[in-house]
Order: sequence, then structure tokens, then C-alpha cells
Amino acid sequence: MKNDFKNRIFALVDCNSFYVSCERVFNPELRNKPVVVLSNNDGCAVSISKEAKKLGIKVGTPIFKVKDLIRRYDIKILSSNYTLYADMSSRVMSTLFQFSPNIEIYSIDESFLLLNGIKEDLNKYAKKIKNKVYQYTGIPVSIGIGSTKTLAKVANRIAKKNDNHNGILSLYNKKDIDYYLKLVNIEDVWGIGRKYSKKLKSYGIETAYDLKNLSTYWAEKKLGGIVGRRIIMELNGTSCIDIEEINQPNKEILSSRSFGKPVKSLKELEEAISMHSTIATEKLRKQKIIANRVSVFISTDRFKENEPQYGNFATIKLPIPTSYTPEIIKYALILLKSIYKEGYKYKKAGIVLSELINENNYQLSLFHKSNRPLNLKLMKAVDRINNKYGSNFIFPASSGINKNWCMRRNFISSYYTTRWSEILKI
DNA sequence: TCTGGGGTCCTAGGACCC
DNA sequence: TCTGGGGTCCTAGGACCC
Repeated sequence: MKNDFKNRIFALVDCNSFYVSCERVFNPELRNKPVVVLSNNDGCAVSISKEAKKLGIKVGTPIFKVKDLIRRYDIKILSSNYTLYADMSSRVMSTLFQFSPNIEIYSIDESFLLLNGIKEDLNKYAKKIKNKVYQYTGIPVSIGIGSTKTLAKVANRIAKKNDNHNGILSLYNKKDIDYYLKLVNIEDVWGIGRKYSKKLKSYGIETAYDLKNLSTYWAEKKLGGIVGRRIIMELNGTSCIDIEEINQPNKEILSSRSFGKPVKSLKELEEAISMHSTIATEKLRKQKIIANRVSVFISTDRFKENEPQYGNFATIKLPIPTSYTPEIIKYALILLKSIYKEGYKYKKAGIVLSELINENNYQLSLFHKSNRPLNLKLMKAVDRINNKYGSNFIFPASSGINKNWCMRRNFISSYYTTRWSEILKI
């Protein structure tokens, strides 16, 4: 069945206001109330309950811009607690595996399921999935079904937005599919972002239905080549994007963060870059890969228009690929020095590791001696200790002790599921 | 005071080679 | 000195996603 690429049944299961829903599982006081979860640094709204949406708060809204609303309607505000969300996510995903062997975990709150071979009515089956996930995890989901991923996405979108579908809509083999496509704005179609939707609207193309009827040739010309062509074909029911059950290894790994307050000194930037190097190399080792290239970037606050602006990026190919933290820190700090300029207020810094390869098939260098086996042992010990006693239990001194530049997280909830001391008491 | 962090894919164009 | 086609590799930048 799986090889029958032409005739696919995709379901997209998407958690409703995922971060808010996670918080509500453990804090019932948040239920039926307007709730917003903030991005890192308590900057933007990233997850918004239905009630808060009704009050006009949108994803990406900087929170300081809606202060009045928050006060007036007593909207509950929370910092994001990724440890909690990641744990809840894996609970949701493992529940989904009961319903299909072919699953692609697409993001922290979404999965594609192949439903080929399901004998019963698809709507009924979807309802079972929805109920089971809620029963096991307390997280509400919406489910969209279609013959392509793009159509499943569209169906999910409609199911989530319109109350009369109870969170489930199948467009599979639907006769009046065009009726539904007319309900969806182009900017809500998977793959159409801000720029493309503006361009399309200038040609009078407003809905998913309009998009579906474009010629693929035209789409290829106007929407980034093959990408545009695929969107049109998928809307017309030809599946071009297959389900990817096996996690592809990362092609690059990035760690960066805005600072809690402006940073001017090279020393503080060095601490931050050193910390990001530590985080990024931990991720490398977790995936058993090593990096060939290190890049570092810094930038001032682009929203402060009347302050002098500066940003730069430097990159280097390593003599030998590695995941050894001190080695990466060494190069990252050299790169940082090469782009640092005095007299600016920096807002953000980060590191990118790229040209990643499996740790077992690296090319030995003729000219550079390597202490690889020894280094690997040391890193393994560090990772083990941090796993056991909490991340950052030990860390390089170059990351700084006080971390004055650290991000804000003023409204954090408890680590209900991953820290014994914060487990819920009844 | 106050605007996230982590990714991918695709294309164009330059450098270089024969 | 200049001309020309055909090709590869690399990087920057744009667009998108959650």
C-alpha cells in the first residue's frame, strides 16, 4: 500500500494552541480564559488561546504593544517552557503511533499520518484519534485529511477555524472540494508566505481555489520555480511531497538568542558565543555528527532605528571536522574577534555549525594532529553528567558565570513533567 | 524597558576548468 | 589578446515553514 504513491490518504494532526494547551493541562485555572505564551526573551506572542485570539492578539505580536489589552481583559501571560512542551509533544506523538505505522513528525505540534488501508469511515477514524490523544495527554487536536499533504493542511486549517466541523475535516474524495478551497485565503496555503501572497494578490488571485486553477507554467515563473509548481499540483490532488518517516539528519545546527539587555563589551559577547558553541556542540554529539564549518554572527537591535546599526557574519572551514566543544569555541572566538567593532549596542549573537557529517566517516588531516579519541571520551563524560544533574551542570568557564546578558523569562511555569521538585502536588 | 529561535529548499551568479 | 561552449562547484540571498 505504501508504495502506491498515486493514491495516498494523508491526515495532518495538529495540536490546538499547543503551548497554551500544555500549560492548561497542569494549571486548570488557565482553562476557558485568554492565555498567551511568549517567545524566548518574553518578546512576542507565539501561542494564543482561542479566547485571546478573539481579543485581537495575533501570532508574532510584540507583547509590549498589547499591554492595555492584557490589563483590561486580565489575559494570562506565560514565558515559554520548552522542556515541558517537548515532553508533552513526545506523549502526543507516541499516542498517534497507535493509529498508523507511517508517521512523519513534522514539528513539535504536528504530524502527518498515512491512512491508506483504514477500512472504516475516515471521519470516524479521525474522531477516534482526536479523542484518544485528548484522553491520554489532555491536548486538543484538529485533523485534516486529503489526498496530498497540501490538501490535508488546507482541510486542517478549515477544521480548526470553523467551529461547525468539531475539529475534523476530510477533503479526501470530496465532490465539492472547490467549495472548501474557496474558503481559504492564499496566505493560508502551505508554501505561500507574505511575499508570494502579495504578488499573487496583485494579479487578483485571492483564494486557494484561484491558486488551484493557475497553470503550473505560470506558477513556476512567479513562485520560485519548482516550489510553485508543486503547490499547484498538490492543490489539484497530485501528490508531490511524500511522507518522511525517518528523521533526516540536520544539515546545519544553530544556536542563538537575543540578549536580555544591550551588550557592548567583547568579553560579554565572548561569553555568549562560548555558551552557544556549547549548546550547538551538545546537539552535534546527540546526533553523532561532526561539523566541518563554523560561522558566527552578531547584530545590533534593528528596531532601534536612531541608534547606529551594525551586523556581521564570519565563517571558517575547520582543518578537521569535530564536535569537541573547546575546539569549536576556539574558532568561534577567533571569528567573533574578526567581526567585533567597538561602540555598538549588540542585541543578538549566535553560531551556526554546518557541513555536518557522520562522526565515523571523517577525513583525517595530513597536517593537523588530532586527539580525537581522548576528546570524545571527555565530551561523553560531560554529556553524561549534564544529562544526570541537569543541563549546564558543568560548562566551559568561558561562557561566564554571571551571564548578565541572559534572556528574560519572567513568567515561567513549572517543569511539571521533567523535574522531581516541581511535579504537581494534589 | 519592550519585536523569537531553529530550520529547509531553491536559484542566480561568480569562479574556475577544459 | 580575444573568442566560445559546456560544465562543476560554491556561496549568497530569498523565500518559506513552525
